[in-house]
Amino acid sequence: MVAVLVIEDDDRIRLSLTLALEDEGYTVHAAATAEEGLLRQRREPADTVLVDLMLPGIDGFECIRELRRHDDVPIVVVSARDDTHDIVAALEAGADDYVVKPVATKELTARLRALRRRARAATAGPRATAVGDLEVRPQAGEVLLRGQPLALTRTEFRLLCELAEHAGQVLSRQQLLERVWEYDFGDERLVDVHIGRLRQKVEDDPGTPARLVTVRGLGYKLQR
Amino acid sequence: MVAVLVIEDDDRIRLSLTLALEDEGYTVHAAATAEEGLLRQRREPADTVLVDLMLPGIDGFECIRELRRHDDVPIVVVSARDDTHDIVAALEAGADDYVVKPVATKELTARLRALRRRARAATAGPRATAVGDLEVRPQAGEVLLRGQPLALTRTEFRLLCELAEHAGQVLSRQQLLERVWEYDFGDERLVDVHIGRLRQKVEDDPGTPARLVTVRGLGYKLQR
DNA sequence: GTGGTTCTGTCATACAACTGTCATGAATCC
DNA sequence: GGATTCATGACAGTTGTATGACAGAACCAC
Repeated sequence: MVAVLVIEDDDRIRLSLTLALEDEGYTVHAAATAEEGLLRQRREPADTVLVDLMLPGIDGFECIRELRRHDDVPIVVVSARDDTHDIVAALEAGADDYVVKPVATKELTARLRALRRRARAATAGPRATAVGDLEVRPQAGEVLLRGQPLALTRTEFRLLCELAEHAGQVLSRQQLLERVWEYDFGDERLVDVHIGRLRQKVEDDPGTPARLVTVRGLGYKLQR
Repeated sequence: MVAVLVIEDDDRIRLSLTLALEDEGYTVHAAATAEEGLLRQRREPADTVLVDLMLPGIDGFECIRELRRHDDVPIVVVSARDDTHDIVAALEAGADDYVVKPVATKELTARLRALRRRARAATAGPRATAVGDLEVRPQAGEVLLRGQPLALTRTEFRLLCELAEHAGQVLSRQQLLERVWEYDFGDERLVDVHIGRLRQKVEDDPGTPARLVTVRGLGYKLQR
């Protein structure tokens, strides 16, 4: 089920967009203001956002920037203004597409599909990942090994989440430093140490790692 | 350096697009027909493709489908026709965006940037290549031979990735030195040595190489 | 606050693996 | 047959990784 958040202050347009999208099989979250939309998106994230530019209070541009601070969700601007300046500004703010009202429902949904097709590979959100008998649940803040919860420290947990999110892919020490520690620089040995500690808890035989494997010269990966 | 392939049969429009994009710092590959564009893209892939719909011979829709058979490159349709039916058909065929001529250069480049921003997150690096029963997975940092992982050193791995990325093409020792070692000069024999080591691991009979073949006087290639 | 506990980052060390150079011999070309 | 071009084994220096110890920081309960 695909959910779309529609942020549009004009009641009639919001309703007609909602009906049209529901007709096409989408679940629609509707919001009349940016504030409402942002709140809604935080509580119950939709897969795509449609946003008008002229909104009371926080305007569309600001709304897009605010969404983009934490969210990589596809954003389509639906605006009455057909002006290069607005289009460029909206795209620069972080929108993915810009269509001019009135827009044919068929075109809109085709654009949504194209965008989702492109975005899908990237939407590696913090979902639960299971790798063998190791289960990582980022939202729950817990890791289960053969169903038993593991006592991990915060750093170990974040490190494991990062590796789990990209299970099967090598992550360099540099990438891990940036994503887990938010260091732009720093001693890469630090990563080794924490991997070592993680192995003590995660591996059956920490001496010969089977899950948290080293790829010499490249980094570490969580074996699928 | 970002390269854009422009496929457009109208000389004037093609020229003006080319100039406008070059002004913005893009490298432009221009083609007047779909056939020419497809060939060009296969030989020298651009990062984004702009394509017209009405082309002599293979039309734009078919061109998009053909591109999509092997390539995940972002595609933007630039067409004179502002018709829902065409827009939907082009997006369904695999295009990522559709703009109507005449389009402001600023808008076009803003759309290109937005699309590349989105596409980059997804591709995040080179894709896996399979050549016969040898599978090279750059992101996983691993190489499988008949499904079994091979223990390669970093240099061997990078060398094989480079050869796999251009499977079937001869790469000179000089090219390999530049791309794998990032040397501008250096002893070309070094490449020989590492090819030799790689053969020990990759070839069934290292004495008579079947995959990593020498092209005397030119270099090496990975046999398709 | 205080005292105890846990966590974090730095360092030193030991070990294993990799790299580049060279010398030698084989294959190929003309 | 002589000259290139390539293959391969050995070797020493370099680099990459694992790990234990330790001191300061953060956290907790009281």
